[in-house]
Amino acid sequence: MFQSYTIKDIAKALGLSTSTVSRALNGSYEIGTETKKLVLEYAEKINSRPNPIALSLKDQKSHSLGVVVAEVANTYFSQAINGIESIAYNRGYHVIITQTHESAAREAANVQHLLSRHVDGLLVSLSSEITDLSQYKYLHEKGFPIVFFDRAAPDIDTHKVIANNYKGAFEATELLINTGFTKIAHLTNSANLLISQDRLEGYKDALEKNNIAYNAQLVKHCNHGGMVHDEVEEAIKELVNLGEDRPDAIFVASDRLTTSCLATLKKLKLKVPKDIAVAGFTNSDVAELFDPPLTVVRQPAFQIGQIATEMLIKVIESKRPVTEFSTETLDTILIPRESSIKVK
Amino acid sequence: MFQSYTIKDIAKALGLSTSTVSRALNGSYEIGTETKKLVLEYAEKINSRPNPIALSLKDQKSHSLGVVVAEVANTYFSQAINGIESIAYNRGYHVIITQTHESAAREAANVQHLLSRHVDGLLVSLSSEITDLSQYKYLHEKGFPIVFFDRAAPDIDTHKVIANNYKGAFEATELLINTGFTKIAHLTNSANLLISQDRLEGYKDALEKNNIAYNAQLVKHCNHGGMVHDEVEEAIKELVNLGEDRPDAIFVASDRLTTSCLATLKKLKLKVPKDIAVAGFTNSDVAELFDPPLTVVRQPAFQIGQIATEMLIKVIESKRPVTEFSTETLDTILIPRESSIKVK
DNA sequence: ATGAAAGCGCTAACAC
DNA sequence: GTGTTAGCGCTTTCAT
Repeated sequence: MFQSYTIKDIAKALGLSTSTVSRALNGSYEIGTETKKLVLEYAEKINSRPNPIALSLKDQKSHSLGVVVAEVANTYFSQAINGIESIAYNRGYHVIITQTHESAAREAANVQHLLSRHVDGLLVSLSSEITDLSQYKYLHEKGFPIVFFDRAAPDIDTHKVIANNYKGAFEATELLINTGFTKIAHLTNSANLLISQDRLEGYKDALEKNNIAYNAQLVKHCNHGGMVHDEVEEAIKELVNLGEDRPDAIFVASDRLTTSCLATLKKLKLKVPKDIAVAGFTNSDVAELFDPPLTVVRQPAFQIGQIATEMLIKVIESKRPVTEFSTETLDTILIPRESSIKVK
Repeated sequence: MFQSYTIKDIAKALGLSTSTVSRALNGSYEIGTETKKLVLEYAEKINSRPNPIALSLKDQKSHSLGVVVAEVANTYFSQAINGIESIAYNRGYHVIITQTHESAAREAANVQHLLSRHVDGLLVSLSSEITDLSQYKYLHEKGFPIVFFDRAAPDIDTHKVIANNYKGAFEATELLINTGFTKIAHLTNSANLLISQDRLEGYKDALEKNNIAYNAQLVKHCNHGGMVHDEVEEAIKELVNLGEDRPDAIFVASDRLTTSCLATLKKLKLKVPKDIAVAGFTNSDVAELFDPPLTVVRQPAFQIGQIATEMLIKVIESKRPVTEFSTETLDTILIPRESSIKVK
């Protein structure tokens, strides 16, 4: 069962040469029907499977995909990985997952590690800390297949799969405005990230459309995306101490940050939505159970993972070098709940 | 950078044979200091890395570990995977993750898939549906390295890493009893699973110790571990319709089931803990934010993943066949919160 | 229609 | 101390 047979075994058993067996197994037309049937049946009987390692060595493809994410234990990424696995598995690829924990140094090391493992391509969601994209640029220029998902590199022209962050942010902000909030803070991830920039734009434009002046004091960046608790607490304290500019609502723009924000508000004994309303990006599937139930912007993480993987495999298996790249943008889902209602 | 050099390239460049280069790279003592230095420096300069695929083919080790879990997008498993990755990465192994979605058929297919990929060993957490363990038995008897974590196979004598489920359940149940609840229901996963049996035992013994009669009507099994919502709703409806036996508290014994249970209670407009108190196993890191904050039994998932991986690699790398196996049991952490307080 | 042999990158037994 | 060679499992020219 686990000690698999080789074509040599089959050849010997059947009195054939290994090449004949190989060809028969691969359905080559130049093998006699008799022989082919014989080989196929015997192979089936002993349940032989080609050794993927030998195949890899032969055709210089590892049939593995490298994945770079911030954290596996994050609702968004675990769902995306689920999508990645589902496609990869069916296409005969396996997936090597690495975590950056939002560190640029680890990210660089992970990419190196994946390359040394001879992955056929890379699925990357940038760490919040990264600024130097030369590693990716170099690889991409050399024709190495890379697909970015979620957190994409702005100035590398390759395939990308992202949520419509601008729209998601716009809608969430406008929901808060339409509910009657006027001083809306924006708590977001590192400004390095394109997703942060897009979400900030959506936020700004929603304000502008509704004739609310943009106030830079109300925008706070947490460069560790909610992983460092003090950073979040600091930001929120600054916000609530703004005196007459004190926000009546917060729009949070990152998964982990959203839950960290809630935890911090709770710690500071600020009631949501009475003292301050909250709406935020998160893919948590228990947001409904929160106190209060949380208004969320949800990303189609599973599909994003699937599409990114399909794109990557397509590039990998392309006969000729790929030079045309596209960006798939998927809509987010806004789910209004009590955390963003107006309490009189 | 990604187009790596081979020892042949080095040999040619330096006017040496491939074997000399190979030996130099591996620090063989029978190579002249001069030559060794020369090779090492050159290899460093061109940043050459041994091709892991060729190594795998050579010594019949893939340096990959197969993982079988129910779902990646589950707080417990994503944390465990995090632990698995952290060890595997440092030990030069990579990890292939497969998901059963609690299906026995998928589980069997996944194991086959992993074997055909020539993984060096298996890290398995059984699906709730599985009953036939012959596949694992066969492999284990053949000497194939398998370590079970969390959901272990009762009658296979191999390494296992589990939480102290009995104690965790006992403590949670006793917490409810000490708080003043007397009719405590138990909502649990498939009875197939050893973890379910252990948790049931802990529950029963806590009742017994406190002179509360065991009532079988109060125990409900959800065979899909909370993945199938109707199953949970059905069970809860039956519980609350028990008339005078209607429970005043529920102890839930599975991660997904705990959150499903809360969602169902909410849907049925039952207030926690007023109408019914709740305590449950879960590794969610946002249980504190729930309405009400949830009393949980938390498992050291990260460490469980780490220990299981260390054990597995040890077996894989053992010179002689391993015949002595151990079971590591880690304590759970009980975190009392408002969902289990008594409201008058 | 089938077989012999080379080669993918690496290691190790065997020369010298 | 260093080179030659075979072999891990497979595919693929090149013969026949």
